[in-house]
Amino acid sequence: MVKNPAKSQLMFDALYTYIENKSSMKLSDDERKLVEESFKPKKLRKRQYFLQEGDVCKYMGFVIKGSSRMFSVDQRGNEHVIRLGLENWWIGDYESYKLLTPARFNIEVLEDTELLLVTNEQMQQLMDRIPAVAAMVKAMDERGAIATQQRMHAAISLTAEERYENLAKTYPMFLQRFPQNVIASYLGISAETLSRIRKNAYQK
Amino acid sequence: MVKNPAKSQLMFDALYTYIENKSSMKLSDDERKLVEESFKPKKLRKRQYFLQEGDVCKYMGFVIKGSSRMFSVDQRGNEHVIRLGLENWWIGDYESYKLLTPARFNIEVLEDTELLLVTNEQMQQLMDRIPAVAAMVKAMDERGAIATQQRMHAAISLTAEERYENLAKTYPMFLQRFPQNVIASYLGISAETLSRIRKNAYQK
DNA sequence: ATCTAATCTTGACATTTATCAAGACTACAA
DNA sequence: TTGTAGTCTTGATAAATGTCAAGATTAGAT
Repeated sequence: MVKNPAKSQLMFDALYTYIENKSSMKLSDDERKLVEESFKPKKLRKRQYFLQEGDVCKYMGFVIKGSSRMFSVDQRGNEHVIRLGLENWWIGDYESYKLLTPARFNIEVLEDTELLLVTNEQMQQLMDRIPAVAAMVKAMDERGAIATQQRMHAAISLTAEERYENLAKTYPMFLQRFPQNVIASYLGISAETLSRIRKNAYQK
Repeated sequence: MVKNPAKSQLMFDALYTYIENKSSMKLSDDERKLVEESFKPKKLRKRQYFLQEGDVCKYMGFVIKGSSRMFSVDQRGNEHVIRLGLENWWIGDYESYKLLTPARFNIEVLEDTELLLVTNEQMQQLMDRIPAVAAMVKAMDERGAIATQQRMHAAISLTAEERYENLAKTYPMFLQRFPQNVIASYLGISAETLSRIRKNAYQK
């Protein structure tokens, strides 16, 4: 199934490194093998969808390369970006993945993207069998909880301009990698308002 | 130290029930004893602070009885409610608790409140020794991640009126237990705007 | 029961942000 | 290189929400 074993190996190396870093533990060769057997490589071309609203999100994807946005579409047809994804991040609708409910969100990749996919059951097995994976998931959950609390705080407490400055400080790479209309949606403002905020900031 | 053993026992019963429900596991008598030795009962009177900005949040508190709000104060002196707490919820600044950094938030109880306190280290030990506690924490983390994603979505995607209706559906008890100015702050709007939204909704 | 402080409502007005429309700029495919 | 679609900027205007101030209502304390 894997067309290019050499390249695929590089993809897994990125995942091993990630697990070892997040867990502060080493993976044995056997454990690496287990991981490799559980994750499925997947490529998506620019503009393709990783997930469509209404489908069940069967997989979480570990991003080897590429960028993506998770968004909802409201009644008026406006899109709202909930999350952005880059290399070494996970993408997926967590609620749908965990509960196997229809996803509320769409996930579209914005550049050609390489992923490693894993189901919830596979992940549970890996956590049971590999301490480093269990530790990684725990560390991720903690970081995730902290990050969302911070973002919640920003969303409620800050003005649009402050939210932009906050983003520029916290995730400067976002401004490099994502077009402005996507950033605007992530901040919960219109593209025009962001354009004006940037103009103001520049003049200061 | 405990002034009223009989009453204190009732407090722990609430916690045991909570752990058993969340984990879908039973606690043995020995395990209950371990839990009881780790948690410290605490009472706060209306308006007292559980945590003040700048202090380290040494404890997470499991709420037996009472209500609380976690909020930040911005440069202009405006308060922003990040989280609300009721019976059978946990309160605390998770970031400060985990990383032992100064808290960004204040937590004030709005009614006379009874809590059970636990430090991060104690919690880690309990998780290591009691499978039900480990399972409870995992279940809580998952629920928490899902709930925050939903709230994030609401904050970014919905209008003020839609956010209020969403809250009324999701947490109707909030509207019973918290004054409107607190609810308004939780929704990220002014008390006046919430008052007008309610007037509108009533007229429909 | 009365007083006081807190909460809630309402109106007038200010500010922020969205919306719509047009044109400028950019990137990429043919 | 040119054309085309996507992106970004700018202006005019509309809509949503905030701010301030005053009065009404409610809850608690004495």
